[in-house]
Amino acid sequence: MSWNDERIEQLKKLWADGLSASQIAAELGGITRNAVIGKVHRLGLSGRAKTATAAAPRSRKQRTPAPAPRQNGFVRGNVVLAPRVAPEEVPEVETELATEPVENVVPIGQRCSILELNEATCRWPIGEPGRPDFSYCGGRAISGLPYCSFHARIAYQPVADRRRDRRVG
DNA sequence: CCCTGATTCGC
DNA sequence: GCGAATCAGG
Repeated sequence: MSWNDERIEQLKKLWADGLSASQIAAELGGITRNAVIGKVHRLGLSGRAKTATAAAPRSRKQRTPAPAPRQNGFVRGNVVLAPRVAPEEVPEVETELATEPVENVVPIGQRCSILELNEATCRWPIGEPGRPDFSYCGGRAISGLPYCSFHARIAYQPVADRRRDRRVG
């Protein structure tokens, strides 16, 4: 391919229209974008004010929609990293306890700091992180769960209710 | 890594 | 004059 008058006119027009060198090369065919750029320079056309690509940005790739967040089996309120446990596996606790304000249930002497937590201690946070009196429950955790029976009950209560309601209705 | 234009330099 | 290779930048 060579630069005859017709192709040069096309080049001038397309360049003036703001097409990129590679786009023009594709339009004219049989030529590379380097050839286009070189010709543009030789013609003294370089230094466009604005490129069409700058004015009209190329289409973005469409994002694959994010998967909907899972809701079943996770925790309401204070959250620690906890396994999703079927509500049937959460042992029952006395209902009187569940009606009391959470903060009053855990004896002060039982509570512990983050450094004292281990597999066997309940990791339910009590209070406001950053406050000097912030602590964890420190009770005896159910095997395989990060909570004692009381806090496990609280943690998984919403799901248990939901499942139970569905069975009834 | 995709793209852009700019520059160089052997042909 | 031509354009591949390369550079610099978004």
